[in-house]
Amino acid sequence: MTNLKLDQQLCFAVYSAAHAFTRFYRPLLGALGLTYPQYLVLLVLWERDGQTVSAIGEKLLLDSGTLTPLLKRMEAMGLVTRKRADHDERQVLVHLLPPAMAMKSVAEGFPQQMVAASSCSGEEIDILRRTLVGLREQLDATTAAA
Amino acid sequence: MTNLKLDQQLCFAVYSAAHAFTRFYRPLLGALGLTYPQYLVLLVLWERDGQTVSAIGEKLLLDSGTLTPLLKRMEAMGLVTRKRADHDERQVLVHLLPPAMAMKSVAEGFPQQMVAASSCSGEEIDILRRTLVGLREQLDATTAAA
DNA sequence: CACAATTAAATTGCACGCAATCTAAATGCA
DNA sequence: TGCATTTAGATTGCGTGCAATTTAATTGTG
Repeated sequence: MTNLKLDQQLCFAVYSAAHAFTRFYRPLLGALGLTYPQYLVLLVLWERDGQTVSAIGEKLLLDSGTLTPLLKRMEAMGLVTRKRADHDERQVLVHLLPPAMAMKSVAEGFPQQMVAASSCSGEEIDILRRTLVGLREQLDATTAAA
Repeated sequence: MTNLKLDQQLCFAVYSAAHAFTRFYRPLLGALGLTYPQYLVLLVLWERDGQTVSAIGEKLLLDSGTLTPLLKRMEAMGLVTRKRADHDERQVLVHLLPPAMAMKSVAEGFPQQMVAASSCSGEEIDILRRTLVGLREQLDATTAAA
């Protein structure tokens, strides 16, 4: 007797759903030359331009080991600038460049396309989203306590 | 007006929950010397030993580009064997070795620990799991159709 | 039977994630 | 002020994921 069947694992359901999202977004983002994590960075900067690497990392739950090379690639693509803050040279401020700002209007259509593909109502999606955020917080609280 | 706020994105809720799971499992699996994807391979093989690379890949939604090096690492660790099938030399059969079999009894405790950490009832978790599987199937159906 | 088409893995190349470590700047406290 | 501590990013190393290509074995068809 075991409770280890793959199909019964919530962790695998989340893991595979996350990959399904990146598969779904790949053609949409590929048209903009973006990867999914790069898109997440733009979501953060579209809300407020000119944030530090660590501020971006707190929102996305990513560290500098992931963000530094990712932001350098976005800089090389002409999407953002990276410059040291005047008042604190340890910090690096990330600002959007016009091409990245222009992408926002294209991205406006993505959520609606996701809803259509999901065959879920907006309410169902909202409940699911809240449930997942709560689960993540619970798991991280336990992980941090260990 | 925009619907692009990070906190409103279902995709990010799923993405970050998936990372929270790997963070949660890391100390548990680390004691066994396993990564999370390697653990998934064991879940598949514990259900049925001696599967091909593509059979494993179908269940986990991973391709040979991911699985071949992963399985080679597991082979190097003495967890599995990889040998060409007699009846079809294109296929590679993966079999568990005793150390990997012994890990199953340790892993039996993981789901319960996850439930405890999640602060969710078994029923809530089951509903969430089913919802995510359905979402994944809908997304993949749309992605494949494009 | 010959040979094109298909199939299963493996390989290559690139972009994450993240632990561990390093560097440089800012802070705090004697 | 002097110097240890802390903090922000960068770097290194390793293990995924996945697209694209390659290799080798099998299948299908004339």
